Amino acid sequence: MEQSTSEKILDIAQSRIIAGGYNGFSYADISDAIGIRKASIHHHFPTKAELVSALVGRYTGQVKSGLGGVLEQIPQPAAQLDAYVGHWQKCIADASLPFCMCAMLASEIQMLPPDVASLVRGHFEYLARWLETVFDAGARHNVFRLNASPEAHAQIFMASVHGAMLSARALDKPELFAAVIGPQVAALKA
Amino acid sequence: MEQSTSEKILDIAQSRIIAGGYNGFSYADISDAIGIRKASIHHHFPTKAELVSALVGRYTGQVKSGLGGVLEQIPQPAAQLDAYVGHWQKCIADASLPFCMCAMLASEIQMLPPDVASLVRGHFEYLARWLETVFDAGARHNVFRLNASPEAHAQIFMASVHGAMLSARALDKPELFAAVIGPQVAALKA
DNA sequence: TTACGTCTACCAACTAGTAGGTAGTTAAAT
DNA sequence: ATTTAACTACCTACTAGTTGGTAGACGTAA
Repeated sequence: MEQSTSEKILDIAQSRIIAGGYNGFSYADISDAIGIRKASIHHHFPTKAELVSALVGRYTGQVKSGLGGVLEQIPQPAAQLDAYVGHWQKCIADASLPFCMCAMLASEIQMLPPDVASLVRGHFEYLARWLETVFDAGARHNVFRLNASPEAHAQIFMASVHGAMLSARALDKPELFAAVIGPQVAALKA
Repeated sequence: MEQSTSEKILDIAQSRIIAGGYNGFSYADISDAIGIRKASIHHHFPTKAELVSALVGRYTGQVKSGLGGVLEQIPQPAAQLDAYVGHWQKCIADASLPFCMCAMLASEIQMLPPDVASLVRGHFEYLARWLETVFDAGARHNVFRLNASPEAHAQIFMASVHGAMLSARALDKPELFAAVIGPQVAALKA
């Protein structure tokens, strides 16, 4: 349960970035939220760019171990995809993580510090490759019927997921995520 | 060619918002860009919230007349959809409007001034309804094969479009938009 | 005259970031 | 065993620059 100060800083920063993007939070916000002085945050993360780089690094690390674990622990491609979709469905439904932090940052990628931008780009590349391997395996085992390459399906699916998150947020209807992604998954399993 | 100062202000604000969102621009930015003092911008738009409200109002007005015109001038639902998709494909390819401003703002909707937030929400609702009418007409004329309700397809398609924009931006590959949306359109026309 | 658009000059609040100090911990050297 | 040194985490106090926003003057065109 014991959480280090720098972890707390990253947690707050993450929730603020998910709500308002890179320019949507300040050192003062974090300071207020965890009851520490602004200067102390600079002790842990000298600059804002370094703070967000560390945060995106932590995030992508969690994603990689999470999705890597799915591949290891779940043999069936269809169930792997369900695990991925189910994770987001749960996060959005209970509002614990109502938006992908990297998707948020990607929308402002043009004005992000270069280090952050390339980490965000890396996340998109990793996720696309992960989906590609799942679709490829599924097609080979005849559990997915693809009408295009696994790579193309991966890009299409990733876009649907991010778009569904956005619609759910814009229209303030969390259930819209499942309504959009469900049919998408069903069509693949045909 | 003569453009009013307030139109110039809105133009600059729009390009800045598309790049970095609501917090991604300031009165000083606009001031520098069009060679006018900050205080003069406040004369046209007293507060930032009013400026962005006016901007989103202008944007949604353009969208409504544009999409309304498509329905009037193009009888075939398939061609109507092509017109919509083609518009974005061109905007993204030539980088003239590489992202939907309302999609950008929707991602930060939680921290937007309430007036702006509801205008953004309205845009999502309008676009979903427009797509729904196109899909409904297409299904009735047997040019679209839908495996769910027109409303569901509208939400799915809208999400794909926004997600495709995001992927194209994140991976810095404008051609990804067409690569994601093309198959989506093709599948409908089956 | 009146109204408009623009200006200079200002404001308080906030931004990221720095300088320098204090207290407590750890690890070696005496 | 005790002193020394380095390190960590935090603090107060500050800086220079930016933020959105205001007050009031100026010239110009109707």
